[in-house]
Amino acid sequence: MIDPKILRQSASEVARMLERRGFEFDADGYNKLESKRKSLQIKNEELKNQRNISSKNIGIAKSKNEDILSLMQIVEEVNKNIKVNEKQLNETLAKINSIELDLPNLLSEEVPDGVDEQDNLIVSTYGTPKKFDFKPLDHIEIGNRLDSLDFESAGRISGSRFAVMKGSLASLQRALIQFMLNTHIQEHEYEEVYAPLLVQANALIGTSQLPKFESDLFKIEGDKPLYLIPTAEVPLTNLVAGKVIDERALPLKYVAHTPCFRSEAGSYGKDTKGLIRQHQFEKVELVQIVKPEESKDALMSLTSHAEKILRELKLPYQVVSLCAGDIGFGAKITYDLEVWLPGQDAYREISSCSLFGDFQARRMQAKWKNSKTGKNEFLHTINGSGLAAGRALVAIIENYQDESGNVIVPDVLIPYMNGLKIIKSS
RNA sequence: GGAGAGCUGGCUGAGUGGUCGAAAGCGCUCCCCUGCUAAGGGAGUAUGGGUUAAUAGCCCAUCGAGGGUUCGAAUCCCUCGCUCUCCGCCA
Repeated sequence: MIDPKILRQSASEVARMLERRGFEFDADGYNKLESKRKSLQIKNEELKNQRNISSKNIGIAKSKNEDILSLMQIVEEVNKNIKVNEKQLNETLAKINSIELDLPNLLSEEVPDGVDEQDNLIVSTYGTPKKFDFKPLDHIEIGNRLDSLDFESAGRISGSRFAVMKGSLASLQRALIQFMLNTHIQEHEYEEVYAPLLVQANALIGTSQLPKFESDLFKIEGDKPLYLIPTAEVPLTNLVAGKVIDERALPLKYVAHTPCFRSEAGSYGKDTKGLIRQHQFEKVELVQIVKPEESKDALMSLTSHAEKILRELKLPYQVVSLCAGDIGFGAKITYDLEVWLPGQDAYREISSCSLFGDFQARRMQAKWKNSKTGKNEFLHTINGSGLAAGRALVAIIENYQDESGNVIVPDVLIPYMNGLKIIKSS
């Protein structure tokens, strides 16, 4: 959520800044609602003040055995007015709140202009795509030859966009996850977290998947509906929801491996084949909760932690700064890591690292006590994949394939594969 | 799933309809006193919102959450959540 104070003071300026995203914000409409809110609220508080005074006087009069009838009549009248006024106030507040919840975050200045992924800015590249002296296969074909990737069974069991992995590829994914977790825990000092995969709407409002993007989520119906998490960002970030964190405990750094569930309703026709876009996938997620002045550095360090995994795996990648039109709803700035996939002859997103400023913290009411000001202030949140395991598996299969359709196990994963160095096709 | 107890400020804990945002203690901050890291004295010490130049006043709201009764609710009623104890069931 954007700071309501900023919205009140300069709605049209906010509208101009959101235009960069291609988002249209009706500043005039907002201002009208806002001035309505103001007058209603002032009136409401005046009326309540009257009632409080009169009620107090009734108590005093009663204790002195004085007549209270006339006072009672006054209050009765005031109460009628409160009822009418409060209804209007609440309606206005609800409208304002729903507008504010649907407003995307303000962008950092360094976010490049642009309307879609075409305009994203390549910040840096690491490694160079390997030249194969044979035509590299895509992971679907290799998986098929290894008899380890089975989309057909998954289709029969669950429908499209699900996968069954067997044998060595299933192990390889598990090895990847273990390797990533250990690296982040031991080298990057994140705390490992095991968290719920089913969450309430409130948590999703906190991290800003709701109310706007409900169609991307899988919902479990019930008297209290639950949602399958689309990313561990949701439970990890919500760890601080409603809390005031002691300054000395900051920064908080959490890592978790979870399955992620996305209905991806809006992306029919995109990546319909293979492991790239699934309803269910494994991901290792990094979250940092920090003081505002440290948040930019935290984004850089978190991004470097995700990069470390790609480097250790010796996978070529590029770092991309998402342009204004492509950046996510709640993010101020986002760096995507795109890994080279020989099977697609293209770089594809494998991690997305974002700084949210106080956007999520404000929704979650997550604060810290600033010892300098003595005030409780909103935290800043950062998250990123470190990495998406399913896509990392694809990258390894495709980058580490040999002419015979075998997959070489990257050095750093061999210990996690019980010493296995090569996954051989039969 | 069943039965019972509870949920008050940073903490402990009082408060069962009226000037209670809330006693007292602890902790913390500042000041005074004291020649020695002790003891004592005083003042202050929740959060959000509105108004405002103001982190000055004033006002509104908040005693797990949400409703209700009442002129008036921390106190009474209802619903929900959570914690603890006992029983059942279960990985």
